[in-house]
Amino acid sequence: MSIASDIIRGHTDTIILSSLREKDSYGYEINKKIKTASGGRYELNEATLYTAFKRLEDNGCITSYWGTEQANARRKYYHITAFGIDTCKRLHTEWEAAKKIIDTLICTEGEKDE
Amino acid sequence: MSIASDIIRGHTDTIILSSLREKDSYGYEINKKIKTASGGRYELNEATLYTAFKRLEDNGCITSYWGTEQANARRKYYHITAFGIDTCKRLHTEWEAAKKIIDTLICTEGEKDE
DNA sequence: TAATATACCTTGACATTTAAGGTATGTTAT
DNA sequence: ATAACATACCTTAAATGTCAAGGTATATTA
Repeated sequence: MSIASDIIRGHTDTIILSSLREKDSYGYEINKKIKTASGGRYELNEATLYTAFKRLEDNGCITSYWGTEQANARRKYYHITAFGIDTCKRLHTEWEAAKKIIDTLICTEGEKDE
Repeated sequence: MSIASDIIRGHTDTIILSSLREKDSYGYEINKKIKTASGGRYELNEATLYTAFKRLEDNGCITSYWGTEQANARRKYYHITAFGIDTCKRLHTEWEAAKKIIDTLICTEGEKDE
């Protein structure tokens, strides 16, 4: 993984919720999607992924149900709740604000002598 | 603090190093600067700040020396090393990359029904 | 002399991530 | 047949970083 995970840390929930806003999905698929969307530069550690699902289900952001496909192993699907959508919107707003602050704090004049 | 600290988490070192690229400084001053630069929306917890100084000194990014001022309490100044500057540049590059990835992953079409 | 600002530091609890391991099914190549 | 691989889920112990809460000390101001 080429991106420092500490930078992505704190966005795990937002990334998962954003993905689920498009459609119901399951862990393996979401992680593949993240890998593809990031051009192969990032994917969630499985333990991180399943920990996040548990956290999000516990706090009411998502619900889950078992898929009925015959293909491959069984899939556990996740569905975003109304509360989850609100949470996702809030996290997105916070991200936009944080982005500005971080840019202000780390884009210094010192960067010029590069 | 109005910004979720989990979002800023992972940028503590970059923020401190960026500040030190401008000039040698000390904990209290750096934190005030962060607060001002962020429009009062963010400041580091003191424990986080001093933990970061220790971490950065341990891994060779900064060095420290005691100030000789008479005013107020004694100050411990930090100076960024050549390795620290390289690290800062690398972290900055990683931030730019991570920003794009996160924007890709959380700016979905689902956002439109807001 | 009390309050406030400056300035440093430590400790224990907490949340999240991770490496490493496990289970099971279906497909493909040998 | 069977080995290898992709799909798909899950758990545990350890590591890391942050935070609330506590502490010490100096200089200024009310």
